[in-house]
Amino acid sequence: MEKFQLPTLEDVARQAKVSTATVSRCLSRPETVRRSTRERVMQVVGELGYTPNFGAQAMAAKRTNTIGAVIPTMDNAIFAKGLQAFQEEISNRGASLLVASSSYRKDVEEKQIRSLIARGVDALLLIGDDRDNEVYDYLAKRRIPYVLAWNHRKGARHTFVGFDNFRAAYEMAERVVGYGHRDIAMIAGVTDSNDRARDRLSGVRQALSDHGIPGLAVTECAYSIDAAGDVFETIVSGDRRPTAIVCGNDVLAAGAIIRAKSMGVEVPRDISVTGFDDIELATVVEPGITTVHVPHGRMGRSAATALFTALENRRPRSRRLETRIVERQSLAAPRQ
Amino acid sequence: MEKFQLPTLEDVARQAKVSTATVSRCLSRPETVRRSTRERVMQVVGELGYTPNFGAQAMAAKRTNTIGAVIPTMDNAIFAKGLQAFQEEISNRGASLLVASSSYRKDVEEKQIRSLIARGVDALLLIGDDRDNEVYDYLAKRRIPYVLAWNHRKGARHTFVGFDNFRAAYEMAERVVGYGHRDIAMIAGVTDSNDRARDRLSGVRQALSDHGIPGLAVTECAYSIDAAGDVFETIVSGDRRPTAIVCGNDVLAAGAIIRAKSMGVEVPRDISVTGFDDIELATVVEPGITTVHVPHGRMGRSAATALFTALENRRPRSRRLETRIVERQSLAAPRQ
DNA sequence: TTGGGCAATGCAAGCGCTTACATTCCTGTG
DNA sequence: CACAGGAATGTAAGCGCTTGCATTGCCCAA
Repeated sequence: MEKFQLPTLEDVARQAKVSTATVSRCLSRPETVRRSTRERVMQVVGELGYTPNFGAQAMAAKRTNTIGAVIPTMDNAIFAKGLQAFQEEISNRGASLLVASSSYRKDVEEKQIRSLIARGVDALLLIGDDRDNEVYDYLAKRRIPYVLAWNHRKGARHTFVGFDNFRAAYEMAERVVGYGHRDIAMIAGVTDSNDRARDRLSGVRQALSDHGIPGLAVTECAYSIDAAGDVFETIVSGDRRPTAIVCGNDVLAAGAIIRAKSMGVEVPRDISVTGFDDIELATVVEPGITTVHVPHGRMGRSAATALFTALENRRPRSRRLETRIVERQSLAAPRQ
Repeated sequence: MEKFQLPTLEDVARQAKVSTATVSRCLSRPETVRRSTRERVMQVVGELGYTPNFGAQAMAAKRTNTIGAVIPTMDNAIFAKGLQAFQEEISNRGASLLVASSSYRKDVEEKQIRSLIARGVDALLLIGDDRDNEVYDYLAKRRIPYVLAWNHRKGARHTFVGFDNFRAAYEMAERVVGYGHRDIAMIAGVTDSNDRARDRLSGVRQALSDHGIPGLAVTECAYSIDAAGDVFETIVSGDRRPTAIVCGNDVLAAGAIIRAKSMGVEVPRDISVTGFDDIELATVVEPGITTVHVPHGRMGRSAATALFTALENRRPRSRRLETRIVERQSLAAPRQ
């Protein structure tokens, strides 16, 4: 490949007959440069098509204007919407987003975190709080601000921007009980390395126990329609069929509902099903899924805001977003 | 914030009693260093918890191991799946992914491309080929390799890794005609700045025209279930109701189907509907959507491969992936 | 033993930018 | 008209790494 040179700060400086310092200031703190000088410089910048060299800028300024995010997977509407909003906010503020995914695996997540940091991200968005302490220590040692999203825990050492999975699940379970259900099963997400799944599970457990309903049958299940369908089939074919199934999220609920249909089981007449997240899927299956609405967009934007607060060396505050139950048709009173 | 220093190459070098050059080589081309030396160095690297400084490395090596992607939106399963696969492949090869989204707007996309390049990405993934020539000139001038995905055009100057939207849409339209439909309408995506939407539209047009069916009524529509529902309602309420509606993608088709249900119009008995993309949504609505299956995962991985080929200074080849029609229940013969 | 030749290592010059500090230029005031 | 003092600009020292080239070390053949 033949040689070619991009213009440098020095080229601009020379042509505008100022020092490199002045050019640099024109670009980063224009108000410190006299108007006439600034205009001359910017003119040359335009003519030459000058763009700062990223590496040099990063090295000299010790900052990359890049924010990292490690999410379980992009291929799931739960994260897509929030991440999209997060990205827009980041981008509006002149920074960029470096994303990595962990496939819900703790070891992979840790590797990705280290890799993003090695790549010079100024701050990190992480999902939930279930990771080894060394990871947090590492972040602290490197002075990397971070925000934990998609969950919220009171009085914790971390900055959360999310919602209370436990409480939301508790309320949903209470709602199910309120409809008169006593035989309730749960299809939960895989709880290993997943505090959100775990909190939703405990929320349901707690609610039932508070209402004097013993022995919740729980099956953990990967977030896939088919897998959830299989679990549903097993549950329904068992000797004691529950009258309601609380699902860890909408994907699981959709899987249950779709399988029910193909088995000739009618939802909610024969069995009720509830979801969590309120993604598009919940509105699209028939019957519509009664689920917990989560303000994903607001969460993403808010997480970005918190991160920028941290980058300004101000302590960001945790923020708990409200969820609410959206009733559609998949939950009804049990048949007598 | 108190001062703190991360260990540098020099710290490692000093402690391992070698030069910085040797440490650098241990890290990047270990085979050029004698085993005993290398082990001693790596030992110190471990003890100190040394990580290369990204900015310095980028500046000195003129390469960031970072790949950029500008997609219309993350919040759409069409891109999510492909991007997830792309990211995994990138990550496996030791690079990172910088993503930005354009909201289907040409001007925003251009800004994002420039911003990613300013951020030092080594290569770019872009969707489709509909952009101003200056953008390609800019990429050429900066010597940034790029791959265009989600579409494929024969003999073009660009590297495509995608599928032939025109042909796939053509085949789908032919299939619809094959079922006996003559009154066909189309709900297309917004074609402005979107070559995929445009190609799908022309594919359908061409097929109908080749089969002697004149006058396709087309309505463009944003990719949203509700918007598509509204369009569907308008079409169906018109004085000449078509017997089939070909949709630009599955989201549009789902919107049509859902609205049909609420209007008491039965699909496919009263009207047939087809989709495009074969996202999860297509399997979840009732009736299931007859659609064009696109190998999103393979496309994402393949795009990554092509990009790495380009980065090794070898000319990457365009690649056309096969699509196929998946028949579900939303397409059937028209009633007599 | 000697020297050739390759492998291993060291030296040091950048890479392009930011910024603390020094210097120069203005402006308004006495 | 001189000068204080702030505003504008310049000077130059890094930032931490890679890599071309120079040097040293080592092994083996003669």
